[in-house]
Amino acid sequence: MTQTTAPQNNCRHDTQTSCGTCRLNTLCLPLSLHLDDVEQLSRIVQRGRPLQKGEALYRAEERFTSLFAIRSGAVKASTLNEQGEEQVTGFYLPGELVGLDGIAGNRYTNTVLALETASVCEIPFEQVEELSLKIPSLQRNVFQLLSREITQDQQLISLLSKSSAEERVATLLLSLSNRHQRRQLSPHRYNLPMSRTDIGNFLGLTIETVSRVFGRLQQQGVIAVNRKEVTILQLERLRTLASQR
Amino acid sequence: MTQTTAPQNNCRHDTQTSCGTCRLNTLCLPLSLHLDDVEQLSRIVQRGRPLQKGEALYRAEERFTSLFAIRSGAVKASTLNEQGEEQVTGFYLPGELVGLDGIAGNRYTNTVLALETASVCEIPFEQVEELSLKIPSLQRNVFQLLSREITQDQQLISLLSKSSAEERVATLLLSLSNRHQRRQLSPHRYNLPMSRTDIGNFLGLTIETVSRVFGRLQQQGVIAVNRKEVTILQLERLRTLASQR
DNA sequence: CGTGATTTTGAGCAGGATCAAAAAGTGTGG
DNA sequence: CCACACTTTTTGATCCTGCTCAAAATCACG
Repeated sequence: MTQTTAPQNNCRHDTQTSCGTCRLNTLCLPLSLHLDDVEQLSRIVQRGRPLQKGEALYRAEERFTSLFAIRSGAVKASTLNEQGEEQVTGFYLPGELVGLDGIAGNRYTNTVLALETASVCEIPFEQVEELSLKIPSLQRNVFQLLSREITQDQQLISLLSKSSAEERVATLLLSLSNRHQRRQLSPHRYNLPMSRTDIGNFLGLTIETVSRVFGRLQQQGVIAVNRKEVTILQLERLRTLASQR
Repeated sequence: MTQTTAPQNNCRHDTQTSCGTCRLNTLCLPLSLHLDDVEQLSRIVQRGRPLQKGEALYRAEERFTSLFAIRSGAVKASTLNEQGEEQVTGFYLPGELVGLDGIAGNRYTNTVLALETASVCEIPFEQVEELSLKIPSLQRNVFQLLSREITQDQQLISLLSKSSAEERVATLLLSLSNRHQRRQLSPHRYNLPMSRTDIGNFLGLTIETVSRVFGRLQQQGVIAVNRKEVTILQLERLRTLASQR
């Protein structure tokens, strides 16, 4: 892993030296770019030292400079509302991008914290803009990435607006499962990188309710939760629970 | 108004003939472009016949082709969740853009319906992309527009996740007030273009609750509601209610 | 007017919040 | 390695906001 080797360029895994050889490149910003375009993109991507658990990648109100691609580990993004309460707006796993919220006002509106040791690729946005003028498919990628964030946020809006505690938890568990599968990992068994508090905050529930729902799902044999480790025993059943009044 | 005159080019008001002279151009896509760039943008913008109340601008699943700027009237955007329930994701007023959700998957995810007679400017996205390659500040505008939609959705997420019925309603009333003010209209008195059902759906409340909150706010002398007409009597008080646990 | 849609009002209920405390896990220093 | 302090999670009891169901009132419009 680059994070364990010397300070080097980013978007690398093990002996990989560029986005071109990063095994996340089919999920990440380079998605569907031509080889030589990936090469150009790769040149502007910067390495960052790995973040320790609890460390901030950036904080709300800081000047916006870069997008960040998660390469390993996991982070959470959250905003502060007027009353100073935290609202978790998302969890981000390897291959996913954070920082898009900063483009609008040239300042980040979210704070992004590492939920566990995490390594990221920093992508200075000014250079993305410049490069996007020259590489139409990169411009399109950025447009699409932004748009996808919008549709995802709108799905969350619907979840918060319409669903019961059970549906919310089931939906989150499924989302994590799907995102693991995309990375060729088991969709049946994974670790929750976030605390119950974070889950509750994200889903608009108290931690007590989250805990009780986990208990109920376990009792019904749908999942097995042991501390942070989740095993999905009845995936189909969970799907039903997730999309059900 | 153009909508009452003959079929003509769009982004016009009365005798105006282009984005360059549209009085919404400081709110809309042309925002902060140079004059000649606005001229170029103006050339790709298309007129559409006005929509009648209830008519669709586009529907979910349709192929994505264009963004639309609201020029007059009001529209609502909504998605359908797995259970086929509607989730209103936003209300859009003159100077605001819809269609951004379609970029990600080349299909719209929302359906946009006119809440009252509305005229819109159609902006074919492929041409926006082409033009954005030539006009860096246009590219930036589009990036920022998309990002702003993200931060707005995230504010709604926080509202739905943390706030009481009263705060939600107060926040919506304030948001509408602010958006009227941006257009040099009175922030103290305006018409609600949407039904109580739409408000409830948007805010994650039942119509009964919306009605009761309106009643309470009126009783407290904060607002006066008469049918669709809202008068804000104590703006400061409403602000307090909106950002309060 | 009269019919159907929308909004308001009322009564009762319930899902999830709150408050409180126990249990389990985590980390630190001796 | 264990004792102790602290944090996180679980469990229990009670409460309350907003939902549900039902009906009345008001509005829109032919």
